Amino acid sequence: MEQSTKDRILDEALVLFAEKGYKGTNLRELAARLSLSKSALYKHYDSKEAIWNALLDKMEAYYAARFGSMDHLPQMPDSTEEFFQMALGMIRFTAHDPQIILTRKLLLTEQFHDARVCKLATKHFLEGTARIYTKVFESMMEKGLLKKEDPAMLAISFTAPISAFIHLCDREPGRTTEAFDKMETYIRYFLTSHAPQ
Amino acid sequence: MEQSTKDRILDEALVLFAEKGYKGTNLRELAARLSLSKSALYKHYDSKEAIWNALLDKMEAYYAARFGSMDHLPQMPDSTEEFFQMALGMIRFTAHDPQIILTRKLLLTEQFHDARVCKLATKHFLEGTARIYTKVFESMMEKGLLKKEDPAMLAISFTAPISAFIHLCDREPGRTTEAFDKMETYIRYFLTSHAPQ
DNA sequence: TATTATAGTGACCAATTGGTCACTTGTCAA
DNA sequence: TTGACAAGTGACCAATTGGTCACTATAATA
Repeated sequence: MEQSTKDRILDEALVLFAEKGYKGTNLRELAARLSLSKSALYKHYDSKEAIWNALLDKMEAYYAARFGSMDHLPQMPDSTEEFFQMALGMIRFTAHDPQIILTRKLLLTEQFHDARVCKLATKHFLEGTARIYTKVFESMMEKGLLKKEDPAMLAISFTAPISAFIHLCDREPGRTTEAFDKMETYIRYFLTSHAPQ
Repeated sequence: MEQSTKDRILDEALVLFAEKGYKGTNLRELAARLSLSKSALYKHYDSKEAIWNALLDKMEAYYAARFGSMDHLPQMPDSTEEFFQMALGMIRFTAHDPQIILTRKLLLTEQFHDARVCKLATKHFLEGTARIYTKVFESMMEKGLLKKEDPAMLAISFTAPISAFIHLCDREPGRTTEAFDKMETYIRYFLTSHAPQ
């Protein structure tokens, strides 16, 4: 089915807001990219700020769906190798998906200028992924794949370095393969380092 | 001695650029904060961009001095407790110093809009601190305070979570004590988790 | 067919903003 | 004393930008 103009505006707004920031985005360019006149935008949204807010609504809905329930947990791995593949797969997706890349950029660059972005940033960068991996590690400890420790602590200590390398990919795409090399060795290191005994 | 107007401009520019971004900063407000007329700014810098570039020059010089040589290494700790105190002290300073807070904000929010900021961000958030802790952990391994592992890997795995919590302090200052609680328990966890045998 | 709502256009407006310029002031040296 | 230079001022300019408005076109409906 066709995508409504209202949705197309939001999609293109994400691109511009992420690349140029809220202040740096101007409605003439947004309209031009959609082959619309600027005044047409106002048929769908009342103001620049209204577009911004609608975009944040959409993002909040996304995170509520993704982190709000326990439905989106990955399959619990039965071996360290399975964990390795699963984690790497999730990382690859998150690091390469254009929409998610833009979302990260927007959250990073606007986190100090907007209270809602601030909240979303904490959810995305700190609490969201950590919660998922807490569950995964709990399960792996029960299965004897990991030494028994505080799973939440372990999740942060796994998640944060990965996150730092993904930020590197966002910032300097030319260093993506280097970053992935390091992430792979990091995951291997992590698994042996926290292996039982 | 008195601070020159040229330097005062740069100091206040850091505040505005960090809080409002490059695009969001206007020269009238910058001038007003310095009790100057806008045209007076042009007696010291040729343009808004020139102020921006001078600020980046200063920051680059700072990082070159701080991370370029091995002079600024902390004292190598002789016990895990000493490490704990040293690390916590460095973190406290870095998390509370107003200038450094502003610098972090500027690096985060402008990293995708300026190539020089991009390079500085990688240096600040990834390579700089990791290099310092690599040296520290090397020394601690030799002294038998830590299990022998790849010190660079260990540095990233120590540094990244701390960094994530400092970002939380920047973003939501109201959660600073909560963040420090978590950092303290994280450092303790880290030390026991990587203790020899 | 006439009507009405929706989507879209282009001209226009007012505020903001980076930048320029002629002019003043104060200090220091010849 | 005077001339020169650095520092500062306020008025002004032009470009950008968010927003409005009268108008058109099209499609569905009463």
